Amino acid sequence: MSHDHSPQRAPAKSASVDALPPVEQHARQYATVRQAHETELIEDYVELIGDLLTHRGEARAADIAARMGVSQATVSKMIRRLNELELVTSRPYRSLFLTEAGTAMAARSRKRHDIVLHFLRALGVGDDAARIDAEGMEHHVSDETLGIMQRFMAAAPRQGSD
Amino acid sequence: MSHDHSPQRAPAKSASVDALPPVEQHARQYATVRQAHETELIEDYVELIGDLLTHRGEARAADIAARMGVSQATVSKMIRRLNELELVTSRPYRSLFLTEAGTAMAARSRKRHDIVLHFLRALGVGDDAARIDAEGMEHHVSDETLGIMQRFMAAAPRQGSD
DNA sequence: ACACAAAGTAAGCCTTGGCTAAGTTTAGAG
DNA sequence: CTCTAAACTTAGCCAAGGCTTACTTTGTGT
Repeated sequence: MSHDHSPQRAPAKSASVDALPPVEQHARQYATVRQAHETELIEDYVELIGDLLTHRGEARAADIAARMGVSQATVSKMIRRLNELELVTSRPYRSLFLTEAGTAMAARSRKRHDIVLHFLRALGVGDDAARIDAEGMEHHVSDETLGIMQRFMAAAPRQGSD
Repeated sequence: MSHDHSPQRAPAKSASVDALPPVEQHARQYATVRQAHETELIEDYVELIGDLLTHRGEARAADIAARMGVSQATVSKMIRRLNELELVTSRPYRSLFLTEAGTAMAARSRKRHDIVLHFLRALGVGDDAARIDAEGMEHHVSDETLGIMQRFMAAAPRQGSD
């Protein structure tokens, strides 16, 4: 807001950001980001597990490790956490399954991810960059923005689906 | 990646997301995100310090703590890190200054941040959401996407502002 | 001039999410 | 049936980024 049309404005280029936000608002912004960080990794794991179940029929720790690019030990530890959070069920040395909560989280993440990825591609971003950006961005996009992205794609004519 | 002629392909509806990416590519995506995470906080601090210097004339730990929404002790520890990274210079109990490298990083971050924020607003995202989303997204947007956002804004008529 | 509040620092604790190294279980080849 | 490789787990290490509590420094008000 406050887009003012004064004839001569100092640096003129970027009107909206040249003042610092009020302290509490600023702090809330960072707090929101910090909070997102805490759930990010969890969501990534759950989403990946869901994808593996869908596309491979099972989710094994070795696959997760390979796809996440981390050691099996790291995955093993993470699975324990996911278990405690009741997002997956697992028996030792067996592949995993998502709980109901896990399934819901996977679906939610998958959807956000897809919207962001498709949006970037609709915008004209190349495949590689779009994938990487989507992976990083998906946890930081509000529902409001997500909705706008969807509307944008509905309106957008092109982006040729290859 | 535009077209894949492998013999068996899942239903071609929304072609881009229904198959898992190759393992190495997938791993690289996550690695990129992990990497971004490591620098994110650093960039946020440096950007904020730059903003405080610009808008307040000085950057004191107490202000940083208030704006980041963390304790002074946390800021103090962080400043030590920034010092080690030669991004800021500081004398005990005095306010800080950015080194050349710090100044450059602040400018880069500020610019990314502004582009993302303005882009979101141009898309029609409300101010509060746009600020929060921009704060989270800025570290995960590739140069390619950033360029496209700029072009988009140059082409787009201003949406809901004023 | 000095006391005292505000600002800053230091020490020590916790949790996360990586890692390696070493041990256990599973499953498949011979 | 046995042996071995791959899959998995466990233990223990590390760094980062929070926190609190306790201390020091700075600078201001009377």
